[in-house]
Formats: sequence, C-alpha cells, structure tokens
Amino acid sequence: MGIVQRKEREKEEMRRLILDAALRLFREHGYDGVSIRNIAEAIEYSPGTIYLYYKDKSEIFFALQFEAAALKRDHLLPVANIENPWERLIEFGRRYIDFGMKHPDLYDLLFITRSPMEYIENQECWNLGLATHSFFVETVQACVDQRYFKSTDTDTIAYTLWCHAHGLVSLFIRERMRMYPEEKRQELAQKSFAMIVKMAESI
Amino acid sequence: MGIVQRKEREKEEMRRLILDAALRLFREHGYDGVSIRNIAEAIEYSPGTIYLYYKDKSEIFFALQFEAAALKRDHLLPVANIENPWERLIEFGRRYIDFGMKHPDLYDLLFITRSPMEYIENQECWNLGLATHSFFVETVQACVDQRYFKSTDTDTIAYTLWCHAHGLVSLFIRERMRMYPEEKRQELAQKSFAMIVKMAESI
DNA sequence: CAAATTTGATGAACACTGTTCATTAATTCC
DNA sequence: GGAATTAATGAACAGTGTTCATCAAATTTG
Repeated sequence: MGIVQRKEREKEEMRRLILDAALRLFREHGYDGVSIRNIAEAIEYSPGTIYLYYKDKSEIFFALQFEAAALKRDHLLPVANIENPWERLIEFGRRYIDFGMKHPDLYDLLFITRSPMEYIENQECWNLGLATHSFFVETVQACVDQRYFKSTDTDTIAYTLWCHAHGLVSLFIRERMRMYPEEKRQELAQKSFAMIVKMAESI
Repeated sequence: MGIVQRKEREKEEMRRLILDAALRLFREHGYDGVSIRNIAEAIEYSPGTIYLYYKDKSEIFFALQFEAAALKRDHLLPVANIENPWERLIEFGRRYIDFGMKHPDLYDLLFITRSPMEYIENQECWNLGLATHSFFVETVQACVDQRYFKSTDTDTIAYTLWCHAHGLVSLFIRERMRMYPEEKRQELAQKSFAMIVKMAESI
C-alpha cells in the first residue's frame, strides 16, 4: 500500500516544482510581474493545475515567505552558540545584514513587500519571525543585564539597532543609493555597521 | 486670442483632476490595486481619455512621485534657516521622520515602492531628492567642520543616520512592528530618535 | 454666417491577468 | 475487466493596460 505514500511524495514534488519556478520568476519580475500562466508555462503544466496545489496566487507567495523566514532563521541560528552576549549581538547584526544583501528577494518578501499580506495574516511565518525577533531582544537584554550599555531601555536599544540594520538593507536593495557609485555602496554599508557598533558602545 | 490659454488651463485642470483621483485611489488600494478604468470612473471620463493626458499608468505614478518629492522638500525647507548645524541636523531628522509618519503613502512612493521606476528614470524627481540629500550631507559636513563629532567621515555619519531614520519610518509604515502594541510603536519611535541623537553625540 | 479643419472624448477591440469548472484522461480499487 | 477515484486540461468569465477608428464639438477659415 505504498501508493498513498507515493502520491503524497508526488504532490510534494509538484509543490516544490511550483515554488522553485515561482521564486525564480518573482526574483526576476516581481510578484505582480509574474502571472499564474507564466509559472504554469515554466513547469510545463496548464494554468488550472497550479490551483490543484495552491488555492491562489497569494498562497504561493505565503509559502515562499515562510521558506524565506526559515532560511533567515537558519542563517542566524549559529549566532546562538556565541556565549558572550555583546559578541552575539554584533554577529547577529552582521548576519542579519548579510542575509539581506545575499538574498534581497527573500528579504524583500519578509520585510518590504506589501503584495497580499496586508489583511490576511501569514500566521506561521509571522510566528517564525517573532521567534527570531525575540531572540534578538533577549540578546540585547543579556547585554543590558551585563552592563554593556549605560541605558537599560532594552526595547528602545533593540529597536534602534533594528531600524539601522533594516534601513541599511532596504535602502540598498530598493536602489535608493544611486547617488553613490556602485563600489562605494558596499563600503559605506560596512563602515556604517562598524559605526553603529561603536555608537552602541556608548548608549 | 485667449483660447489657447484657456485650453492650456483646461488641460492643466484635467491633469490635476486625474492626479488627485489617482493619489486618492493609490492611497486606498495601492498602485497595482488601481486600474486606469477605476481612475476614469472616479473622474467620470472614459478610460481612453486618461491617455490624452498621460502616456501610460506609470507616468501618472511619476507625476505623483515628483509632487511627493516637492512636498518633502517643502516639509524640510524651514530647517535651512537654523544657523547652528547640530540643531539643524536634529531638526532635519525630526522632520524627515515626521514627513514619513504623516504621509506614509508619499514616503512609500519616494523610498519604498518599486512599481515602475525600476528601469525608467524619473529624472526630475531624482534631482529633487538629490538636492535634499545634498543639503543633508552638507549639514553633517558642517557639524564635522565644527567638531560636533569625533569622527570626520562625513559620508558614513550621514549614511548611518539616514539608515536609522529610513528604517524607522519604513518598518513603521510597512507594518513590521506588529509585535508591539499600537500605542507603544509611536513611543518607541520617539525614544529611538532621542537615542540615536544621543548616540550621534559620541561618534 | 457657413464650410472646413482641428481637437477632445469615446468605447470597442487586443492581448493580457487570476480564477473556476465541465470535460477528459489516467490511475487505483474491487 | 469494470467501476470509482484522481489528476490535468483548457475554455470561459470578468478583470487589466493600452490603442485606435469613429464621432461630435469647438475653432479657424473663407
């Protein structure tokens, strides 16, 4: 009776096929620049078939968003092994920015795109992001506890650092740094990270 | 021979009519959520008429983006009267964030939305933004000249402050602060601004 | 003033979009 | 092998941006 297992596997493969094609196309042309017919054509199936695996276009987007959140968590996970909270915090920041730079499309999906996620909640994805955010705030809290900062306002410190990192990544990937030559942008980003770390030392 | 003037005026009125309707609709439903037919219906004209005044949908977007840039400049303009560069810088930051909070749709248009502006350049709008950005960097330079900072790396200082402000505004208006209760968000934003100012004092 | 010309607005048409669903083909079960 | 279930199809519907021949009104010309 391996049939039901095989069917399950085939269904999973098909969903994988759709997701991979969709991510590639979203990457290249953006959410609105890609049609269900485009995805169907890419995987050599008819448009209607897509709807046997995802109830609509936004559900494909949600699935990708969830994967992005998981990938981001995995990208940040190694940080948890760093004992010293101050070093952990710095490495968290470095890796957060690194993730955004390396996977602009995924970062976009998670923190910038408005597409569908406006009204419907992508609950499981949100929970994943929440966990990562909690870990971040806890790290800041540990720094506060060990007197790495003069201030004891954990939330504001965490939020301020997050603003900087998010601003840095999103200005970068949404092309709002065109006043600086290509090669200067990366350099500025690195120097700015170093600067915010220095600044953080004196909060 | 006032006919040509009247026609010119009528043409301008029609463009105004279209832009006002478009901005209202974009505000409510986003760029992609609004069709040319929606705009046409709102101003009680046929879809084809729109194309007599704007060559395509993206040109309407560009026109709005330009107006947003002008509005932002006007919002920041009073700052130029502040003699002391440090106070000028702080007030610039406050007003920048204030603009983003008060006009999320316009801020979005200028710094987040990707819609068309990807490949085609909105040159005049870009120039306006560039001028504002130059003014900002010059203010930082003035602070550097007068030894308000230990660091002399004007570009990195300016960029770091911009990252924070942009991150703050864009996290806010793209609803990525839902882990904090409604009333806490505004408070966090204010505290964070105060904190970055304090931090800046010790760069 | 009437005729000719220019202008402004129209809405049908084209190729596209997301989505649904009756029909068909393949597979599984008995 | 025949019945029942499942998977895939592609036509159809209502929407999209955009174009364009057509028509009516306004303007210019004779």
